Amino acid sequence: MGKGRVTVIDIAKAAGVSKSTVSLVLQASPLVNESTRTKVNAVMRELGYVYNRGAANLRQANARSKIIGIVVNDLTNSFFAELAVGVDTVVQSAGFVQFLSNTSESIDRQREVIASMREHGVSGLIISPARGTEATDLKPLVVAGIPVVLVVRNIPGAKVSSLVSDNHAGTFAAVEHLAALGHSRIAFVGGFPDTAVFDERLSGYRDAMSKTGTGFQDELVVSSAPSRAGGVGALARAMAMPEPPTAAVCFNDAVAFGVCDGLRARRIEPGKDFAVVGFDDVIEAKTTVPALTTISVDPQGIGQRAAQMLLKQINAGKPEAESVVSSVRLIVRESCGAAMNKLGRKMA
Amino acid sequence: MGKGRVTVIDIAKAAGVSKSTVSLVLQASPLVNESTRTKVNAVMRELGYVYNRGAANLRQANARSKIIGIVVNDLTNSFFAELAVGVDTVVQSAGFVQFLSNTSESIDRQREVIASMREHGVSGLIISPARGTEATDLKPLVVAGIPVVLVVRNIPGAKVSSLVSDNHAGTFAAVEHLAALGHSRIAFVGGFPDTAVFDERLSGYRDAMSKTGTGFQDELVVSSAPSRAGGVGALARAMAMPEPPTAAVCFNDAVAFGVCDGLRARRIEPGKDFAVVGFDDVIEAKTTVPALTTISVDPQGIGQRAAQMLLKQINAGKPEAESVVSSVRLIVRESCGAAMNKLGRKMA
DNA sequence: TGACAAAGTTGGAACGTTCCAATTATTAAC
DNA sequence: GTTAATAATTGGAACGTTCCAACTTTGTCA
Repeated sequence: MGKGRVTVIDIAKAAGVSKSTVSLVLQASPLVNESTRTKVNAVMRELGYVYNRGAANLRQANARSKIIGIVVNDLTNSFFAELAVGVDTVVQSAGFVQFLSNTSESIDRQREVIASMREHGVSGLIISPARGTEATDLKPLVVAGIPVVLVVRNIPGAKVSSLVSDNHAGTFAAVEHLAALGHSRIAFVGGFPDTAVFDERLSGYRDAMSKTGTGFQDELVVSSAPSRAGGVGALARAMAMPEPPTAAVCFNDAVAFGVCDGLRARRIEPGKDFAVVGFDDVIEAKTTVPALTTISVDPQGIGQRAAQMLLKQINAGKPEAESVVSSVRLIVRESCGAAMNKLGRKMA
Repeated sequence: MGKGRVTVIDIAKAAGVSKSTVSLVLQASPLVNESTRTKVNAVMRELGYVYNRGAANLRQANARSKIIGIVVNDLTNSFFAELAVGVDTVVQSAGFVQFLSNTSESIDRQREVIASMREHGVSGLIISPARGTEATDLKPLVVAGIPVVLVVRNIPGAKVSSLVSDNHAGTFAAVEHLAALGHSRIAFVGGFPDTAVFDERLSGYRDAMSKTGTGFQDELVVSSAPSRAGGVGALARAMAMPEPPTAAVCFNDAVAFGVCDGLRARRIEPGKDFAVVGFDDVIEAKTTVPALTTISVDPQGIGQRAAQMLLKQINAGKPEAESVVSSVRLIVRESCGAAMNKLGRKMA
């Protein structure tokens, strides 16, 4: 047994029909007689047949394989893991299989990964681009007519669909909320300054600071790596200021957790002596102590919507690029001190 | 332009050579003249040629595609995300590309995903099986001669390689450490009772409890979902006992974080009034406050070793199954109170 | 009975690549 | 100047599938 692989012809011989008929069975064609179908299926099970999608794809030059590629820039960030899960759910139920790769923010790695995916004939790509990705990097994909949906980070000039969250509105709402609670020295903490997401979130912060009358001050923005460790470091610099802030709007939840860690290490209780607001609403945000006030972007939901956008393009044939910004909302929990205020204890 | 895709024949025509020569160039064969090679390469770039691996695979019946599949049971758990990153690093540098899918603990989904991967001709599979996976589920893979490495959870009777961490030794060490710090009411918290991993960790706990003379008591093991939320719930039940524990060995870090959350919600300070030990050593463990004492299993390292085992099998041709249990070590940080003890403050 | 349609089935060509054996061009050796 | 060896190139067959047009069988209707 098992010298070469079992092919459609082996099945045909064993079932006493032609390979064409077997092929029709594989495609669940209504043309084939019910009794033939069951017999062929039985033989396939018996011989342990595995469909060779490569060969099939070769023949149907038009229809691409049933693979959706998803490329993320940092899988260890649970935001992306959840996004991937969201994509997976809709993609699987549409009969596709997901092909996830991680670039770790490396442009070279990203190029390799995308090339590999093209070689394997992906039907479409969902990409959260690595830092520094440019429109020209995506050019080959659009000329090849491969549908692409960018998520999280948009790339100006790339003629592909994108789905980003409303970063400006998010930080704007965060600042407004903190100002309403009585804070005026509100820092913007964390994130790498050379990314579009950073710019958008910072501008929301800046606009709100100006509007609420407290004014925007450059020294109150302290950047760092967008990670927990980065948050710890950034907080240290913020607290070293002559007049330290009493509240922080953080680049993302990871940074916010780091800020809380740093505060506690200084015997300052987040949510009581200092207000912290995150961005993303990862799962841990609601179970941690104190529960994190944050901007909800629903990573799974984003993944699902991105997948839907992509499938729509794939089915439409002609990839019509659309840009959607997904709205966002402030989830008030404990880390901003709002709960305390209700009890009459004024903070800051 | 660009009706059909660019093939090796188009390149051959444009470069004035035969398709065979182009094929040799693609495989970097030393047979082809240097000047021919550069010319062909130039034409390929110019026409935007993409290699069709499907077609290639079809011809080389022996050599499988350069895909490694990785199947995890819960991508939202950062342990698995990190494991995947570890696999990715070694797999990519060997010229393979990774194909990750998430089963969300569903056996059906797992079957679909594995079938899809076979259809796409994966060279090998790294699987962290869903709960309830049986040896027969893996049977088709081994008869087809596809190398498989099981990680995290082993499956008795499956004739495939496995790489699991030394769960028994881990919890044993944790209990010994806590006993040395003076604890005697030590609970085992979290995890689903019907998994092999749970049994192993529990038996390490049980053996150590017996050995240290405090004895094993059934009521001190309180199970739950292996998540942060599960930890919160389990702690609540533990503290409701007539004689509540003073320390907890947790099923994994996620549960341990939940336990810390629950303690703080009760105004009990983890690492001071109550000792907590986790299992896994995820990245957050060292930056959180208090830093988590835990059993280090180095998820990225496991991923890398698993990938190496798999590549070895793929290159060897004949898949020789090997079982390795990866050793594990106790990382003492703050949440167990050991640091406090050094300062003379006795806990519990 | 013959004509026609409907339901099933079928062989061969095609997809884009690699492998093989065969061919041609070039160089080396006598 | 012929032969042998080497270097470089080549056409055709094969991989496992799907599509197409053609075919057979069975049933229906005038």
